[in-house]
Amino acid sequence: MNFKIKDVAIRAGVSTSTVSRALSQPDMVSLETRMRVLQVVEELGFRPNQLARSLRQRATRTVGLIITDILNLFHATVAKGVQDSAFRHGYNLILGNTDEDPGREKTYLDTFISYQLQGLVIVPTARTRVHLRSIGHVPVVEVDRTSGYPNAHAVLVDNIKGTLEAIGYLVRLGHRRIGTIAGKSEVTTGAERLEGYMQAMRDAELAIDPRWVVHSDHREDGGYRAARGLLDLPAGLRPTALFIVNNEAAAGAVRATRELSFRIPEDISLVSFDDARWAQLMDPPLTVVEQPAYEMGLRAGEMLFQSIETGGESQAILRLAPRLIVRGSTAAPT
Amino acid sequence: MNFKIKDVAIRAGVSTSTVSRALSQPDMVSLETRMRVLQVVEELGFRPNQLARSLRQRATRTVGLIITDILNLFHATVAKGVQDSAFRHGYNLILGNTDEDPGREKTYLDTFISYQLQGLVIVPTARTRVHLRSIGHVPVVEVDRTSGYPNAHAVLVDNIKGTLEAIGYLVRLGHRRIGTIAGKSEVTTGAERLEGYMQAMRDAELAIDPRWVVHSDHREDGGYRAARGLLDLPAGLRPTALFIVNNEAAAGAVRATRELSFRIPEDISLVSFDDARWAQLMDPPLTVVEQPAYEMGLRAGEMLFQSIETGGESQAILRLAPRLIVRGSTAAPT
DNA sequence: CTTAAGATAGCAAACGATTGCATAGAGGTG
DNA sequence: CACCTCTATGCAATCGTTTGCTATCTTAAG
Repeated sequence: MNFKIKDVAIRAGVSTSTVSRALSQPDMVSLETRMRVLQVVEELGFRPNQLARSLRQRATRTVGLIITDILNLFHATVAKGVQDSAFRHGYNLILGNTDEDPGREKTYLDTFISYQLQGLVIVPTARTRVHLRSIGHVPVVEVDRTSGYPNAHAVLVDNIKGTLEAIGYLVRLGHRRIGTIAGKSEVTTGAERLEGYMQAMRDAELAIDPRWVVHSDHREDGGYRAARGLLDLPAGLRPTALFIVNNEAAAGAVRATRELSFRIPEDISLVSFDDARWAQLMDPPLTVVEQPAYEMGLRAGEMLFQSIETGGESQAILRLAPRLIVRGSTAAPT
Repeated sequence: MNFKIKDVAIRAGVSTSTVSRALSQPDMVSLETRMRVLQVVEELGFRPNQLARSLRQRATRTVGLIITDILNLFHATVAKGVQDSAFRHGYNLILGNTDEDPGREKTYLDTFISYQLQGLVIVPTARTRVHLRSIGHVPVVEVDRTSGYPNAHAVLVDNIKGTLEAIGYLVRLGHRRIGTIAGKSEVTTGAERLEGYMQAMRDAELAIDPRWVVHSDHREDGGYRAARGLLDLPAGLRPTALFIVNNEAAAGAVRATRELSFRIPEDISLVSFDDARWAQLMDPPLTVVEQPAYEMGLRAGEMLFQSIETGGESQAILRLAPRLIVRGSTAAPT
């Protein structure tokens, strides 16, 4: 039994306009009637229907969040950041999880806009750029990767810098044969981290054997297969250190390393992007390039709400610095 | 520039009713006009405003999900299950993350119902029972824990059975002094797992030293402090095995164990509820009682949508079986 | 040819709020 | 007392759909 504003109005002996104003524009109503209205509202447990409100006001106070993998701690942390930001600003959050499936992303986008959401935070997939073209004037903030959609704001990490630091560290330890489990080059993080690797090797004047660069996806299985391939190389050719594109692939690589009985770091040094609980608890703990995931989500939210409220115009791109955390999985080659 | 149904109607030379029917009740419209309408819809890129639809139809095709900790893999996995179920049924999902804060839970519930959502999946906190009283007739499915709210359906795990298995296994290994890092007794999982512990000890005719039962929360820090306390007991009194209420607390316990240089499993055996990536990758890998988290989320979703669509009546409670996964962190006491 | 039954399509009233405009009364001023 | 200004309220239109009812037209049956 849901009450409507009319029920309140009748019971308080006023018009619906007055009830509405008593609730959302208190100054326009005399103290006396306001009290009376509020009392009735209280008694009835009246809660205004936001659908009707939103329809009339053309504002839903709802934004969408589309991520690619909610089970990946990095993404979950981003989601938490966005969620906290939304909560603070009094916005609701509709969630979509795409599993990197462009079709699913498209479906989410379509339903989201038909629900009139006012903004969108998205971790793009390969086809996002095309999909976004049809969403109209809704503000968009991309996180982690960019789609190339011209109107989107973005919160990214300086992937090249992070990779340079990681590889630079390996070089300083004395590694010469450094391989990488690269990601998909269609996503910007994959491309940039690979570029960072190339650049770092060039800076260190180290040759790159093409067999050291294995493309995979950003999933555990991809990392596992790539690592198997790399570790199967003959001893004299095999890299002594591996730079891995993200935490999931790294988990796969660790699994492969264990299965083939390679010791970390004696037989092979490992560095990956993204920190994770398991990376800290595994033995030895993993050296990683940590991304400020929570802050990225939070900043993405702030950007979005600012953009919604000021009708923000110019495209803003924020690049945060990642941080190399040295742990036990890296050592000088033997 | 968003088009309305009227724009389509004019351009197709029909009434808005016809457009509406052409889109959602094709049989009621002649083939010819339907084609014409669809063509105009296509040309204009018209997308019906779901707000208006929902208002008129009194159905939003949106449900809410409230979880306590999105960073906890168990909850993230549940969320993914619910999300997949929602996607399949064509429902949207609004997300709330409470961090176990009842106030925040209350806020989410209030806004969710004012947005007229049609159902709710929730991992309850200590005050959920009270909060749910004011939500009216909206179907609710509780996951993982129960609040005691009489109308809620629930998808739970058989905590007692899981705990009995875990402790039984420890007993068979020869452990006599078994301690537990218990959770909060206000949440049913905490209470049930503690009860399972008590019962298992009784079954094995083992005495319980009150110092072996340490109450904490379900967070990493709580687990850490509890473990410190237990490991600080004098050698002859100290448990040789620990049963830990969940994965987060277990992570804390592992940290404490490492800091105090206890060897696992030689100095102390560890079993916890919940599997996790780190539990598999740590050294030695952790013996756990695995919960079918994804399935729980999925089933919760199915229950909810069934209940929404059939106007479900009777309260259903589903208890899934957990599974003991023996790994390296448990061994006979030395 | 008349009539009944279907098939299509339109009119206008919902859904439940907000809000521009009009009005009534209170209070102030000369 | 006449006039003006303000404040507090109500009326009714509006947001963009859906849908019950009605009207028209076609077709088939008698």
